[in-house]
Amino acid sequence: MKRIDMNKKKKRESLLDSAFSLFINNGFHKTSISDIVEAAGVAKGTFYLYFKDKSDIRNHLISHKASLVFHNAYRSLTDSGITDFEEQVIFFIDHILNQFSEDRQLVLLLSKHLSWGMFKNFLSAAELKDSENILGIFHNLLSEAAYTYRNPEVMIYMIVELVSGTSYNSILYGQPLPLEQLKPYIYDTVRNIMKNERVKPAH
Amino acid sequence: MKRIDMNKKKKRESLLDSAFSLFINNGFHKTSISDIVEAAGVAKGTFYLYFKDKSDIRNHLISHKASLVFHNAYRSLTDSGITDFEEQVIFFIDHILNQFSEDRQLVLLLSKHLSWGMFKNFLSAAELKDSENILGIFHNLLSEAAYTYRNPEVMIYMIVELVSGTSYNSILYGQPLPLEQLKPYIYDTVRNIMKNERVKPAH
Amino acid sequence: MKRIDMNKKKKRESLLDSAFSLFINNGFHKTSISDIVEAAGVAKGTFYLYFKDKSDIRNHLISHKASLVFHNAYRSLTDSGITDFEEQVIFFIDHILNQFSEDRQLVLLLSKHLSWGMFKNFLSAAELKDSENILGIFHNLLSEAAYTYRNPEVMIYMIVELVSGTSYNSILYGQPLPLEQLKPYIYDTVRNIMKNERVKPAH
Amino acid sequence: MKRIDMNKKKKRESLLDSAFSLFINNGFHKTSISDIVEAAGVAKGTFYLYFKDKSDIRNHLISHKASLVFHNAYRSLTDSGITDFEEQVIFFIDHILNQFSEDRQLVLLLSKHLSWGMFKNFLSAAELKDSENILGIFHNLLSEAAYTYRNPEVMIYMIVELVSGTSYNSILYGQPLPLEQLKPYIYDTVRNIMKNERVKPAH
DNA sequence: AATGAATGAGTTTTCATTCAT
DNA sequence: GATGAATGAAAACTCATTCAT
Repeated sequence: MKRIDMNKKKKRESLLDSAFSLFINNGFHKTSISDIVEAAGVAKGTFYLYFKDKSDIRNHLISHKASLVFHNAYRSLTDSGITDFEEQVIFFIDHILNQFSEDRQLVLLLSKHLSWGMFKNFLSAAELKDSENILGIFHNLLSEAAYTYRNPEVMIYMIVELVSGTSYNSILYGQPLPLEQLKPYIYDTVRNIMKNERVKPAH
Repeated sequence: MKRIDMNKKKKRESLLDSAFSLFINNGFHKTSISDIVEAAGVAKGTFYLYFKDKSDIRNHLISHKASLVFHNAYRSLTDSGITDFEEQVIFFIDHILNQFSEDRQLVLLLSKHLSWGMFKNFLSAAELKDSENILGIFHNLLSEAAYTYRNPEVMIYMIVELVSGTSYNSILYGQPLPLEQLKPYIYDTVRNIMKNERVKPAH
Repeated sequence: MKRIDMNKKKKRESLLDSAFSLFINNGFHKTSISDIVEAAGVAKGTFYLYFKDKSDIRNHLISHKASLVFHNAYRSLTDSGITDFEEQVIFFIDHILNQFSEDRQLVLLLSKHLSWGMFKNFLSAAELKDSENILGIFHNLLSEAAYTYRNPEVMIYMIVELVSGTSYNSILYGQPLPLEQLKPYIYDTVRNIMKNERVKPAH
Repeated sequence: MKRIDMNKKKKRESLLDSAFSLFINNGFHKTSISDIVEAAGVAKGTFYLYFKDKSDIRNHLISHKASLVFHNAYRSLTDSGITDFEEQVIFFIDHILNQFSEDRQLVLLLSKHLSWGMFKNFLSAAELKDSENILGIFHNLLSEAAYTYRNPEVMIYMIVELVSGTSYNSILYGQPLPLEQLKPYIYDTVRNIMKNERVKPAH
């Protein structure tokens, strides 16, 4: 990569880093583009060389950070050697929640976007390759599962909303319980949802 | 109530109505105080006689609208004569979801706020009397229940997050299923959560 | 008029005066709204209470200044007692050119707009009452004229374009002749145009 | 011409062509240098190798396009064999108006600049050789004319302003008459101006 | 209590111009 | 000659808030 391209990438990442930090600390709406460029140490016009507007840089941030989280979880899952589908789901969730609890800023950034709508519309298209696409992964795992399920899409929908909804307050405020104490309740419920949605053994 | 108080109340309600409609149609951040006062037909300064700022009027709106929803659900529940705790919970949820599906604007206003955090911090303090406080109601019902539960607060937390998370997309976009088709899945899961959290028969 | 309305009118006129002076001295495109409000001694937001944008204030200026010029010329014409149509036209033109040569700033403001298109589309609608509308005046005078003309609209069109085109350089730069020396040529030509377009005596 | 000069000329002309098209379609002030270089397919810095700024390229465009128009008209005039001065003037005007009515973009570009000031200050210096200089041509023709005229410079001034002023709206908007219908009025008037300015037969 | 004119800091966005490569 | 990333001044416009009436 040429020197100038290195520099370009550096500027872009400097903007992304600054925006991330400001969005987290002050909130999206209270962060101005002036704030971002000042923190990044670049001129105001430079922002517009890399991003269309404030929403654009947020979307890039979200898809970038989310893709990292899922990529990590998926790699660990592959390494883990777990073969049972339902245990794979639990492992995957656990890995993501652990990443979140170690980086609460991630939760703040992704919180309102980590919903089924994001998986469906956003992640599928954006920065993830097909094999890393969260729904694609899910369907791959599903095809190897020991059971078939009443409505897998609804099942994952309920799991996603339950997990993202319950983990948010727990990680950020320890309410109603700290994450480690809440996990057993969540995982019990997730297991129950899957068990309950089983139709019959596959094959 | 004196004539002047009537007038005062009228202005306040006009502001609330206008703000509601504008928040719903244009979004909170794209609605200015100028927009609100213009729609309400009052002068700009008048806004500040009744509300501190834009967030203040939103909070009043949310607590007001939410209190109506819960009040309706609770009254119907009382009228229903249902005595079994778990069926009371289902009835209560169903009543609220029906109100939401008949008034999608309510969902748009309350969506991001209809979470356990709202019940805990917001509703308990705001406009609801003690007997109408959602958590108070819940504990009253619970004390008459046939079972005791492992951790009732965590249980209601999971139910609230599951129901609010899953119903949002369903009501607004019919995704991944229209509400009426999604309900069986939700209620099954809610029943399972409660069943699974039972510790022993009370008494 | 109330004190507050006086004040409003004063602010508006202060903005118009400042804009006029800046447009003349620096040109429309090199004048910013910041310049205007600073010169007028009002806050930036105040500008937008009175005018939509920079073009808006320019249009108000043009129509205001033009209406003054025509109003003056028409009043003098009425006072003059001249009855012959062709002499009325000459008198009217002469009066306007005299106003311009005494206030070259007016020429700078109106120059590119003092065309037949302006009479047709702009002045007719804007600030002039019907009886002061330039085309209305023209047709009134025409109806009393001793002759009818081949195509009065084309005739006035040619006169307007000839007079406005030739007077501009003459007034501003004395080229190719100072106005007073150019006038005989212009008036000769205008008289010739009218004479040439005569069809027959009216009645 | 060397290959590199070809290339250089090509870039310059590409910039001129792009600027012409953008000025016509979007207007001078709404066209940015970025727009021009993008349309021309060259880098931003390249613009400044050929032109000083936006006004500079416009001036080059105007003088270039205008010189083409006059050159064409003059060549045709020479070919026509017309010897009478006043008919030469009419022929020359007619040829130019025909070019304009076949290329309305030319009118848009030249409109506000096709005035006597342009002939005097601009064209005489710029791209036209002496024998193609419009005023030079005029004086050459004049020296062969059958009459002398009161003030030939004022005469041409009036003709130029009359013709350019009246043709603009007619060509672009068909107002107050389409060009072909307006021409008789214009040419009548031009002939009258010349006839009226005759002093005596030459020689 | 009610008004609404006035404020001016703050925001987004554009764009001519430079200069290291 | 050619490039195009970077600049940052400057532009238009918004809007929550105040306060004299």
